[in-house]
Amino acid sequence: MIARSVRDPRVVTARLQLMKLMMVGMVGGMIPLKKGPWTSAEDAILIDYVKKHGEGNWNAVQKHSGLFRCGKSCRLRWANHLRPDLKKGAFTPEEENCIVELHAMMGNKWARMAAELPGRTDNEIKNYWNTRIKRLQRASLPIYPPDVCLRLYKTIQDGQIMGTLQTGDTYDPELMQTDHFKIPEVEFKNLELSRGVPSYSLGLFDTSASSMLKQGVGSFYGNGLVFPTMHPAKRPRESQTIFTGLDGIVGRGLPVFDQLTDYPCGKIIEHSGLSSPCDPDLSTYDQPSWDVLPGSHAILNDNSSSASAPICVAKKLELPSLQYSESHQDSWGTPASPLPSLESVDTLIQSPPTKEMWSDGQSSRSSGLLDAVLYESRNLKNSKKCSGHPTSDVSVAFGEIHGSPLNPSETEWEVHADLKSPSGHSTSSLFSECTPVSGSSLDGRAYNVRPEPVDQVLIPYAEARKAPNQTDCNKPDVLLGTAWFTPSNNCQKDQFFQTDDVAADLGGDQP
DNA sequence: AAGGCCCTCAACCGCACAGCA
DNA sequence: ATGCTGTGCGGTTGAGGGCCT
Repeated sequence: MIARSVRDPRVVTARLQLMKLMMVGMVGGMIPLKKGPWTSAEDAILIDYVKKHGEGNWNAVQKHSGLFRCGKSCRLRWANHLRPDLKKGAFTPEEENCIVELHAMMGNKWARMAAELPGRTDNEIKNYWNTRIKRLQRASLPIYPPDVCLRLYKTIQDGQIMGTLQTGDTYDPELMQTDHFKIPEVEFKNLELSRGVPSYSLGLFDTSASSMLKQGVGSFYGNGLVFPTMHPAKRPRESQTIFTGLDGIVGRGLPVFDQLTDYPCGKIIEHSGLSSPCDPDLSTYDQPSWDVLPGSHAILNDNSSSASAPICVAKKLELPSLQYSESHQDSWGTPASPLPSLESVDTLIQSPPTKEMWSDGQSSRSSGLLDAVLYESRNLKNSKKCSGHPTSDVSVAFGEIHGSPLNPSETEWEVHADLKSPSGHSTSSLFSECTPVSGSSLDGRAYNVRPEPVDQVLIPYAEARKAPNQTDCNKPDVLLGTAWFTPSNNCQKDQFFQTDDVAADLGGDQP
């Protein structure tokens, strides 16, 4: 093997070329490291080296192989292109679904996402995601399909994610409580880690959730941003704890759910007596006259490059490359319509921005939907605890769900307002508005609310997705739901909310 | 046909962490 | 405890190709 590789003409030629380079470079006493695209000869050398010495110790590659590349470059080349187990070619729809969901839960944890997608590299995923973001942003569409929002929230309600926060995370409660931002620490103690959390989530959610909590959730919520992020250049590593100003912004809304109202096809209802869900006090801001759908505070297709400069995103709904049709729109607005593909879901959701979205230089790319949902869940509990009564902010936020096409058959959804909040929406009532108790599911199937089994099987994410005959993984609402994590269960069952659980979690308005 | 624009993707850069001396 | 080295991660950049005008 080794002898053959040494005789490989490509390797020999490359080494000769490198020796020439060395001779030239050594004139000045320094051998400049090569940059730029790799040649096939260099690849051959690197492959040869790895075959002999294995992966790792990349800085030694230069010494031992004569390759004039820095160790990092070698590692990257190997990991992203030369590794034998790499899967080439475009992402499959399933993989794309995976990425969306993973990003919703992890944020920009490309390496972790790559770990869940065998044969794919973090770079690949990152590029894919950024491309996707761009495309959606052009179309003024939100990043995550509404299914993701709701499924994640449900997952949290089930304790599948929140429980991880108490294990191994690095957030510092003291730091967490700075800047008027108080995070209750007791909420997660009763949650079970074994309730169907996918293998990856156990190790991932903690970081995602905590990083969310560390990375400017306040600005996220306060300014209508959907995802807590920081300016890319300023963003700390995970271990760092940074809060942007949170004054007066916590609990103003849950843009994740705001998104649910923002389908061009959806029935946008009046926020009876409500102002902006993200900003109950409109006088606080100099609200621009966005030419958007009423009540639109969708998940922002943010762009890190635009973080520092407010951008007036297209006021018209520009169709992305993957354009949607009327029928697709109907699929969101009409329960009986088949669920759209994830791709079409992406293009279906409009996300007109608000001025505040960019005002603090945050990027929605940087953290996952889960972060937002987790935060909101905690925040809701906290606000309930601290104030002794539900805050109008929360109510307003969830009130946005009211008219969501996710709740296409509005008449079938329980809508009831209580008097516990100025807006007439308690947290529980608001969630019951988006939580079917009985009636039609999103895809028109009948459903019942049932308790979920606790003894769900933990399986690797990738395997879970492959599980045949148990989960229709091509259905976004299934893919993005709890059923996705627990293919041993009936997906139909798992995609349902447990109204009581949700309501209870949101503040215990239920008797 | 030519130029400009946009998109994709490979690669680089800076930072942070872990392990070790 | 401190500094160094290796490695990994995430953000950004730039080359190349395709599309449009």
